[in-house]
Amino acid sequence: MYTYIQNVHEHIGEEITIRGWLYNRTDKGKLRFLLVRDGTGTIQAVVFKGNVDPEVFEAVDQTTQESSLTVTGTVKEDSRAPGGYEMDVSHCEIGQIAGEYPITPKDHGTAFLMENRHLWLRSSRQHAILRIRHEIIRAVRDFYDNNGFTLVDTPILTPAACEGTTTLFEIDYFGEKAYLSQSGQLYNEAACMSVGKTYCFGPTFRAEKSKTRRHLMEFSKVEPEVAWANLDDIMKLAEDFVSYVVQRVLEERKEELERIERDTTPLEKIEPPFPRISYSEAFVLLETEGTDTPRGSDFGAADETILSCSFDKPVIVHRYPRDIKAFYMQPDPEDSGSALCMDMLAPEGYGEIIGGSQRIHDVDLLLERIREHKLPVDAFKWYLDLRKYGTVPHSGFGMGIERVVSWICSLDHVRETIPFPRMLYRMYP
RNA sequence: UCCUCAGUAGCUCAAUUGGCAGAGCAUCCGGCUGUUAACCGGAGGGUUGUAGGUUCGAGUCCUACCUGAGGAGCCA
Repeated sequence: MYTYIQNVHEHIGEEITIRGWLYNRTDKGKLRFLLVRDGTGTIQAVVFKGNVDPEVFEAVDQTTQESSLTVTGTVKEDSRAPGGYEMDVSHCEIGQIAGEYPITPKDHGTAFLMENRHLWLRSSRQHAILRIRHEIIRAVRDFYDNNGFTLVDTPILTPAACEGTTTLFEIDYFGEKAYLSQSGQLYNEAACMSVGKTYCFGPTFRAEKSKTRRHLMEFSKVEPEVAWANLDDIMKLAEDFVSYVVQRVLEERKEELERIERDTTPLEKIEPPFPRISYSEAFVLLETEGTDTPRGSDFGAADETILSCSFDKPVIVHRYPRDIKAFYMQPDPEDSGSALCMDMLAPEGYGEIIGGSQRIHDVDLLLERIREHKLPVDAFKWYLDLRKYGTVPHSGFGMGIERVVSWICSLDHVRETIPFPRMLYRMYP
């Protein structure tokens, strides 16, 4: 019988056996302090020379960082042990003595850690981030599953661009050009006409040569799409959704947030309603801060940071100029120069996490926009069909998981939010 | 794609004006019964990113290239 480290507190006074890896070891005379991790936690195992067979003590002496081992001993509470519990070791079996491990408990540079990402994942901080990421993904699924949404998967291999603007990864599809999906939205629109409320959740690809703390070539996106919903409806959905996700992480991953030293007080404020400002109102604010960005163009990175830091909750910016937005966005009936769209900017300077809109439901207007953007009408035949057969207003948005993880964990860079980041100039490991 | 900065031991970094290539950690050996990134003593470990140039002499100055980091634009 083996015990997981997370359960040792249920076995005080009992002899248990754990299996894991040596995280760190310190020696003191006839004592060996083994810090052992097993994926569920870490515990200090104390080996006293007089308590074990001489050959066992000698074997323990040979262990290096990340050596695999099976440790048997009695659990006791001890204030001197990290975590409050430790094991008095009676026996220890070595699985493998690890070779010289590259990642030591000392400082390392970013390039070195990325080169060793497959090993870096074992570090306490990276382990905590992986667990928080998982909780965020679980919360995302639970939110939609519990609110009447049907998961409808959208394809990763696609024949055409969803938004003509961004760069796509092109691949050979039996002699035809295909692209890795940059959004499931168009397919979501088809799905929501079947199930009413749908969402897709999966990897998304962008071949943009972006080299910033907020960009990856491959990232996870969750995209809900709701039939009959207007812009206001999805702004409400977005704030309920983001609040739910944040509160779930606060409840379920307290220990991990503590381990990465995340100050949770800003997160505790994340509940509806969120501030909502129009693009024009946002510009009034930016101009008082002295922005150089001309009205009518999209916000620059500095502008986004200003807006993001101006509120202690995520801020929703809506009704951007039509010209800088995608072809499928419904024009504002009160101002045809604006689109019924919205972006949500996370606080603390993290910036855009959500982008969404009400979609054009009139077939003639949509056709006009496709032509205006010089997109191939043939490729959008099926998309136009959605407006021919019982069209209804509908809206949706997309949320980038990595940016949310980055914000909730208060990270410097999205590369730590995903196990194996695909970045400009780095696809190893 | 553009701008800025950086490449010295396995890792993190020193090296004065251009003048003997150095430390901590890691590794190996020895010591210690309460360590928390332990400590103490000892040892091994180098084509200073690559190619060329200036100089009596280059880690240091110049040129090109390579690699990486930070940022911009674009976006989630």
